[in-house]
Amino acid sequence: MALFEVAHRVGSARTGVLRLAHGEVHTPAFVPLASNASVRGLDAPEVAGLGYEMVLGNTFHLFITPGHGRIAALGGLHSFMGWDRPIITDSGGFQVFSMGHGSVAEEVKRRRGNSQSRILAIEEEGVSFRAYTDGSERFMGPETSMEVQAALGSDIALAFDECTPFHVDRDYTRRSMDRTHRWLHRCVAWQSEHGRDDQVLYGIVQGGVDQALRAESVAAIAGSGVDGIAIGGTLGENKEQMRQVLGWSTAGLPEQPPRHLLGIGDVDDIVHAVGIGIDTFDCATPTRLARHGTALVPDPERRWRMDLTKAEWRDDPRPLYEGAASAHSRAYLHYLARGRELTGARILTLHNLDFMARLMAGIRAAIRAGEWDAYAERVLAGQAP
RNA sequence: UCCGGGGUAGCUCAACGGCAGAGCAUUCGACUGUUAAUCGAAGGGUUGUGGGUUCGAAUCCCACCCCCGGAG
Repeated sequence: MALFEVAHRVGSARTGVLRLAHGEVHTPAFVPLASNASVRGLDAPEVAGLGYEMVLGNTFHLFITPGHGRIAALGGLHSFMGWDRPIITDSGGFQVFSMGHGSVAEEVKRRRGNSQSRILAIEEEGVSFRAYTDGSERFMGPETSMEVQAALGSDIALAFDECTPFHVDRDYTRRSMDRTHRWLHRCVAWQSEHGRDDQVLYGIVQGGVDQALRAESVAAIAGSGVDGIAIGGTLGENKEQMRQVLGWSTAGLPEQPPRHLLGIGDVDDIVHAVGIGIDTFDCATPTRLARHGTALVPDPERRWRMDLTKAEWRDDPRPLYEGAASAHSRAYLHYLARGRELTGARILTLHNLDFMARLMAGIRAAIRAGEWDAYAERVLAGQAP
């Protein structure tokens, strides 16, 4: 049976199903982050209860602690975290980037120098770095990443890549991309020699913000024999550039391999990306913003965000918005957020993930019904989900 | 009433003769393949009151007012 089946399409937007070892994932889908084998604040049954069919674990974090050997001995990542649905594991490539540059926003805005970099060396063989837990020197290369992901037993493994920074020249971007492609071939080779039958492999498109390099990377990934295609790298310094880069990164892609967009999660960005044929997304913001006191709301004027720590909500008895799953008042959520109550973080995490789940369900239904364009318009106008 | 300790930012406290600070709180900003229940910035002061010594006082001296503890 095919890994991915497109059921309906409207223009480039498509809805379908991914068939993985631990079950189906209906697309387009949002994939909550469970980097450290937990969706922060929730347990697996709660995440499943929100309707999610897949979560994203992180090779790098689980390699550092508690160690893939321990997880394997305990029956694998699914068993370890009590999640019996599909899991995609990120390869650790992005952590190399963030250890050197901080977050994507910090690097693009040059907010943080890399003077505190924990990267020791990025070489052909792989990356040497210091573990954040104990400062010990560690190494990860394509084979290490694949070994760890095989031990974890995720349904989808991602090839080890370098997330090319924004502030580098074209020459570095090319060398970085070429190295990522060589690493991909090593991942594919490892997979065919040692890989498990119940795990598929996605390659990651790089190429920075350069049209020719992106096109070259797309061709290299698509021609490598991987099961799916992920789009990575920093995508530019604003949404306009991100859309341009995304266009270059999807142009000429064959329909069949499923496409994952790494790290993108703003509502308008997801709507745009679905429109050009992306199938799955992962992003830290729904859960992170929740822990920082921000709720996702259908309000384009506020970038779909309501920062409940703001004084303006202190005495507001209204719910987050008409039709929100949670009936708690803004005043209560403000109070919880200001007090940094665990309860507040949990309520908002549940809310934000519910919001994203509804958005994706709405998107799937709209494409199925042939009403994608109208639905996209309604979402962008703040009338849905 | 006496003895001792103390009154400095909204709160808890530093500074003990030389530019009055911190933490928390407050307000604002940030967060897009999570080292993040995080990070950043700003506002906020007649140092209890009055006098004195000194080039210079939150700091030393005197008086008074409040608070805490002990004794009676």
